[in-house]
Amino acid sequence: MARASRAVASQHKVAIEEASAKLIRERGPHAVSVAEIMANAGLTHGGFYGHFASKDDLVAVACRRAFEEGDQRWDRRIASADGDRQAARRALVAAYLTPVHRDHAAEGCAAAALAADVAREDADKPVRPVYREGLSALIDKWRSTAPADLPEADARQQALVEVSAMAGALMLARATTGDPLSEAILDATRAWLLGEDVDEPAAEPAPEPAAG
Amino acid sequence: MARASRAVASQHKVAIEEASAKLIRERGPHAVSVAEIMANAGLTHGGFYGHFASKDDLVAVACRRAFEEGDQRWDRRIASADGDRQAARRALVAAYLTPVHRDHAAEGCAAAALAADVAREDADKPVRPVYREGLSALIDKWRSTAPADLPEADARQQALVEVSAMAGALMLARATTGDPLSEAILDATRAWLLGEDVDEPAAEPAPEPAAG
DNA sequence: TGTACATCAGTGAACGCGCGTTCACTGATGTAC
DNA sequence: TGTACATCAGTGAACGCGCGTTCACTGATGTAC
Repeated sequence: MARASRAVASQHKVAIEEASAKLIRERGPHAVSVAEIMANAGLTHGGFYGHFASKDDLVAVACRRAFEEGDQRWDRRIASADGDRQAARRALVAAYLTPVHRDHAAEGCAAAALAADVAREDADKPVRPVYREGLSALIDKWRSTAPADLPEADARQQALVEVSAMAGALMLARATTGDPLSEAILDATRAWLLGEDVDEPAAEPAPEPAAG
Repeated sequence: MARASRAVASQHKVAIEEASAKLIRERGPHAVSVAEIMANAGLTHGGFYGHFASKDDLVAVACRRAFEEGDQRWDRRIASADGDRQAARRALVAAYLTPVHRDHAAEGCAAAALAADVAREDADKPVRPVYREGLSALIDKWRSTAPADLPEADARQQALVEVSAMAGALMLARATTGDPLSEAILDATRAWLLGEDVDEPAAEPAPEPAAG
């Protein structure tokens, strides 16, 4: 493959972004090499710099893509609830706080998967503003599922706490996978968000296999 | 320094553990080299393997030490409350959910600092059980500050949710440092835990400079 | 539509670098007498 | 307590390896006529 057409080259760029959006969520930006990302996109590593200025540049683009994937998944779940905000919240939480989501970070929530990596990046790295915008949009979307009669300020505070609890529970559950504590964290946080007792079964399975 | 006495060698081992307990919380185990840890302990890198079998081995020991540091800090704050559980909770939260703690991960909560790193370690790495035990002890300690009349099962569920929210808020705040969203996350979660309005000033400053 | 040629997407070897780990060596420490 | 010597904590060079990035090259694509 000496030269690809512009259309094909553009597909290649998308494939690189998609591969890295998955890989960096699963293993972290620094544990994934440019060569590995390119191989996952079906290419060799040398062509990378024809598409991106640097690895840092790609990481920022991949982070944006990861947030957008999650945003669209949430949109679909909310749309399925057909205007019922409580049902939308139940569907989102049921998908978010599960072992499936815990075990598949590559397809999961970018805010939880990348928080520690972004926190350790220098302030001038391009991924930082991308993460901030993605998290901000996620919080706004979650807030939109709060009861309509809740005062705006209260809804905002509540959304910040609930998103912290959801992402925190997922991250702690991931760090304790294999121990009953992991499921206990997910179950307790889900029950709290939905106002259930912990012993009750979870809501109906999510319509999509990938969680988050 | 060709050979140190046994007493000095033992001090060196402690220095290596202390340096790594700080460095891995701040930057993550994989972003800190053995040479850097040894330099921080005042030694050269070659002597490392006289003290530890491998870097993975040290990371596990350093994780345990990081959790123990936090546990002792919590014990001191709880003791200062002199039996008043609500006052103990207020002191712990006031120290945990602050920009100071957010900006000094090296001296902060191990559960929040290392969650993502531990989550990505293989199941057979020695750091995993150490993290699980540390987090479990932290949750139990937090539970011990719940109102005495709360049923045991409720207190357990509540502790899981509250620790998830605290650690989650800290991690999300770290990823958004430099943006007002970061402080908003800390403030909202602190207000929720303490039953305050967000606009109220935080509780009195913590007696110790290092947070968590 | 055909032809001639410039463009450039992708390849794979190579770069300098830092990593975890090993090892021959040094010389003060610890011990046997 | 003194002496002789074995031990071993720490040093620093070296190992193989994988990293991000560069670059000369290839040959199909895109374009000018």
